[in-house]
Amino acid sequence: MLQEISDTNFAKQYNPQIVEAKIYEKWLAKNCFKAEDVSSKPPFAIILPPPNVTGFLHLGHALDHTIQDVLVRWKRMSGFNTVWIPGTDHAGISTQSVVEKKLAQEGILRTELGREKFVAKVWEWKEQYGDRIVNQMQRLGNSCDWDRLTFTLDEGVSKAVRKVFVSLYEKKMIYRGMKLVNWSPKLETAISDIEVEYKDVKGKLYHLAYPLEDGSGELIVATTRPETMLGDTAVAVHPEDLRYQAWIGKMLVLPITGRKIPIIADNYVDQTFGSGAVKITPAHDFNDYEMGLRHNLPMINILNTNGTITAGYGEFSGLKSQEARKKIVEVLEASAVIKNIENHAHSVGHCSKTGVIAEPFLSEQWFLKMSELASPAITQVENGTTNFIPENWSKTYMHWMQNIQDWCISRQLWWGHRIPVWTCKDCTHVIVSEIDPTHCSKCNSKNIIQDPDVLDTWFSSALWPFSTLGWPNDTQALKTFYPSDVLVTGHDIIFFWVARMMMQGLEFNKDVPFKTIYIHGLIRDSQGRKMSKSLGNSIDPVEMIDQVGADALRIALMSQLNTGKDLKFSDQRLETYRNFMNKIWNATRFAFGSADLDYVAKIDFNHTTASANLSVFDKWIVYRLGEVIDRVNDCLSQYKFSDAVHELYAFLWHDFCDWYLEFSKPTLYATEEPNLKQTSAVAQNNHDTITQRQTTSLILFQTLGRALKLMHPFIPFITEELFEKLPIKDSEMLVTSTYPTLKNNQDWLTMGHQEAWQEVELLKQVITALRNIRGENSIPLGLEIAANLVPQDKKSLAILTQHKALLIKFCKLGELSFEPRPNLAKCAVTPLQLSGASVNVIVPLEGIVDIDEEIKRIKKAIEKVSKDINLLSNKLKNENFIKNAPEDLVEIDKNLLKEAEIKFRTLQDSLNRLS
RNA sequence: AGGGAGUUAGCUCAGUUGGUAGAGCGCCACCCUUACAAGGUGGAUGUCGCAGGUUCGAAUCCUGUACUCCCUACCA
Repeated sequence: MLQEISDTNFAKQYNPQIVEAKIYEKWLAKNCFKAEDVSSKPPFAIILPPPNVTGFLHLGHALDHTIQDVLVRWKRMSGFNTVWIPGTDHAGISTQSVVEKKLAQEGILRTELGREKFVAKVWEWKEQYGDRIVNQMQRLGNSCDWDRLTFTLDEGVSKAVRKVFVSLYEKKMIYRGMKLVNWSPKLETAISDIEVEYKDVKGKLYHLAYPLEDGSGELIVATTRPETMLGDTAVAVHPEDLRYQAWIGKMLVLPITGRKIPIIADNYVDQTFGSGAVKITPAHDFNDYEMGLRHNLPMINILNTNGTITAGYGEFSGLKSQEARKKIVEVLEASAVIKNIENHAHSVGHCSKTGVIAEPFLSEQWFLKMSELASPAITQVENGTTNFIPENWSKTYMHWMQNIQDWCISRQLWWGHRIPVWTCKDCTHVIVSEIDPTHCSKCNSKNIIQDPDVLDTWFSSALWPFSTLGWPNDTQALKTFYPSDVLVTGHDIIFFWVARMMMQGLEFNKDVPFKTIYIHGLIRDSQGRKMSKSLGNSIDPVEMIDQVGADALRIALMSQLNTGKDLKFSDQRLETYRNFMNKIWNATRFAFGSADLDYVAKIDFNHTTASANLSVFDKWIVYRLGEVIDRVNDCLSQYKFSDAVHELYAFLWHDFCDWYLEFSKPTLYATEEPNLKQTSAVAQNNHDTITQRQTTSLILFQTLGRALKLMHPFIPFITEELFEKLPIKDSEMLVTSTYPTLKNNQDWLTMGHQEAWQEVELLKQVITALRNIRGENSIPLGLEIAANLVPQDKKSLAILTQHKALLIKFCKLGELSFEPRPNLAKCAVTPLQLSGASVNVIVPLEGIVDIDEEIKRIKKAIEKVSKDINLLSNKLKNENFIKNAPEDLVEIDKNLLKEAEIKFRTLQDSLNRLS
């Protein structure tokens, strides 16, 4: 009985909206993502790079998370005790600046609120928005073990942070020092290099004249930041610059301040730039700072923490640097110190959180010595304990590790891990402790105060691979899941995060934190630009999920992911895979509508049908599925995600839907019309028809079930939904069922045969040839044509004869014969050659169509085959080719030539008859 | 400036150890054929950036070169 398929569960179009939420609930309810700390299964662990707790998911996260989820789901189904640990980051500077801005809008200043109240406000903010990003991750389908959700300010993680800090401090690897750092005058904190954004700015180049102390002349220096002259402590020239040989060592008088500064010589100076003399401000420029250290120059800080000029500079004091610049230029112009002003474009670092110009600022900070930590981390990558995929990124990693600088770990923020250092007000004793001290350990005074700074966010991130597993406690989770298997992240944070995790993992757990580092590209827009809020080209993945569903988004992303290169996102691709979801949906819908469900429901998912009862199409699709199972597992184990997607797409759409379902239709529809003429060739009597229908129904669902399993890691929602509906399966839930492999499908796959593949291939080609003749000659589908198929070998004849009814139906034939005909005039001819088999496809055109189109078609075919003949015969004439090429290749080419020549003659004959 | 990567169909990209160039989208034509028009069938499209070299044979290996992009640094 043909089933009614207007069931609302099987709408004509797949609607992810009603499916996805329901399925995710079910996964959670059944604890499908839960990992065991103790298990007999081998472990597989991935730690999620924690996104900003109050942030939004962006498309980059969607890519990053989908890769992890694909791996996790694949491994979970492959029998591993799989854990994917989710977490969120407090994102110190980011979150603090957002909340600060928000409060400012309400007229509340952070500084007025005070530390304690402000931090409380941030916690409120976190409580309000903390769930949002988790919800977004769930919309995407992330199969994380949510019971293990960790926040970087959780008690356990905080304990880990303290322990690490104290330990490194005691090893004298953490020290306090006065250095030049990037500074945000708005946030009044040191910021990391990653938080500095360089932008091209149209500025001016000011040429200033500094007079010599002895009055014998003046030296012109060029600067883009004239206000920094207040802090100049030297002017430098190149030691080999002939113009200035006599000047080196002399003293200049700094205008305005009247301070005396020396002329020094340094190789850093570019003789060709400006006047070849450069003013040196060690406290406000990184190069000048280095030079200052080299020449032992005084470092004069002229800025307050908020970026204004310090006291003692008269009318300039208290001005912001831009205002100070204006004022100083006025003064210098009036006194003719400025000789010239020209336009000058240069790039200027800005604070990425607030947009203000970042100032190099001399301040006292905490630093972590890196060289000792770096060396084992270098070794472990060199010897392959941890390897990068793609391998190339190890170069980037090495380059940074080998040139590593000490890390400024302190931030003048309130939101974050407070530095566990206290100073005794009475005896200046410094206490560094894991637990908050109540009194000075030296003088017992209770008058102790904690360092006001917090740690750089990346400090806690660096501990993530083990702090999430309970370290410093000696937990079972740590034993089972450390080191984790794969770290998945973008190449933009190899330095800031990956390298630091490597170092801390090795330092505190004596083992690498992960065995494989999979680096993916960054997502760009369709024009190749970075996605950013300011460009307005960033895409909210949740918006896309609303439109096309999470599955379509996930598989679209994965289809584009191959080499670790950056990828351009296009919504065309999204549509392609939205359609693909619909195709899968409808293929299943067809199966339900056409197969013998009552029969299928009684049979086992792994039941193997005897070969005699299988149609060649059944054998063929099983054979193809075997190939796909093998390739997809292979692709996944090599992180070739796009290859896996293309393999699955081609199988499901082209093999399964385009051919297998179409081939199966006559059989599946057979009981509906038992007297249908076509079925008589397939089955001799009604009994056989029913048996064949049952068998095909079974293979249909067995194949579909396995295909759903194979696709599940990429498109978890729709596959779970459809799997749930299947009349047969080997597991209640797809997510926790077994991923197909050649091994676990060994018996079932014996139903497939290579010969079946060849047979079906022949039929496909004959059908395609007939369709081509029809199409190219514009023969309408309503017009039945006569076809004469002339096989050149017995095997082909047998195959074609057996499938006569099917060929008639597929190609809308009025008549089909297999005997060669004497009169071939006015016929369309297509000679087919494929591995041993050979068939001439002939369609009489007399009285049906104008033969001009056919002449065109044949000429085109002749042209093509002539090219082949030329190429092959030239190749085979070449003695060196015969001599050097492998024998089998020469043999293949000889056969190809033979076939091409036969083809050519047949086509030429037919052309002669036509014209 | 140093390091890395790319250049293949109109677009986005595949192309494993050298052996007659592939996919998806788009395009053209014809079809509402009882799973799907988010569909079906057929078709067109490439001097593989350029120039050399190695080889019987190069998109693939080597050298040079042009252009693009990314990272780090710098831009007085």
